Amino acid sequence: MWAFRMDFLSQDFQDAIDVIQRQSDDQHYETEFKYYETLSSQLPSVPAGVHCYPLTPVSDVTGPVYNCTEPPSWDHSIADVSLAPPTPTSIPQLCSMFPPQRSSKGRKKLRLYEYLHEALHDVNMADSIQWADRSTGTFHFVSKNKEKLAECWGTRKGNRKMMTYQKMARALRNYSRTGEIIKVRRKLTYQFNPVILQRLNHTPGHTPRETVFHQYVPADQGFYSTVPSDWNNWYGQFPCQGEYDLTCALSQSNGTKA
DNA sequence: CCTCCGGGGAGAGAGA
DNA sequence: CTCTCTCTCCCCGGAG
Repeated sequence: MWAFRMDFLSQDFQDAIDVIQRQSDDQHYETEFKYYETLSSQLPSVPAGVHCYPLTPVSDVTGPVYNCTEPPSWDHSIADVSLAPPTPTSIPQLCSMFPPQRSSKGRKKLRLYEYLHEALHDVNMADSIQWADRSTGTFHFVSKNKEKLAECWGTRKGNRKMMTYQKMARALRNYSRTGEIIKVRRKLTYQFNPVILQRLNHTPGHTPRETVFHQYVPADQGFYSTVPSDWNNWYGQFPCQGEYDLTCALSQSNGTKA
């Protein structure tokens, strides 16, 4: 099934990309192109209807528009970079606010990045995780209390063993592969995919897999930094170098599992 | 040497 | 049952 879809998408994306690349001097288009390019190379499972998701300029992301019908109740009034002294709250207390997730039909499992996004809006977690730059979706863990956040995550998931930052960070590194969150070359700092961030801001708890296309750039640049001018260099960031294509993506996502 | 942090292989568990 | 996805566990290496 994937092979068929991959062939189909591969050609379509390549054609579209060629056209866009030739016609566009505009940086907006260039950025959008990169999203599609990355989408085609990293997310073979993206359905053909993906073009229905235009890339909204990042500058449009002015802040969360929450429509949260369930806990947690975020404090929307907190500053973007919450450096206020945290309210002392015990881990059991915190975790009791978010009962262990139960898997049930029609209810998607909580993803780690969703949890982190929640935590970033939770005043009780301000001593564990904070926005570094909310406008760019960059956040960082507080070294001293990052374990608290990890423990709470583990409790929320209902893990038997205690979650640690190390293990949580491993999960975060997996996101680098899919582009949902990338590691910023700064201590304990990560960055949300702008698309993911926008989705989280508008529909907390629901992020369709197919919307996850991103501009993968070196970790020290992040999603929003200057767009590389040299396409070959940009391509070169991928593990398969200049030959990173759909076949490569397939082999990366499937090859290791055979 | 020690701690902290980041990286990755392998496998578990849940869901389709 | 099989397969995929998303972690989870564990180990290793580099930096300071």
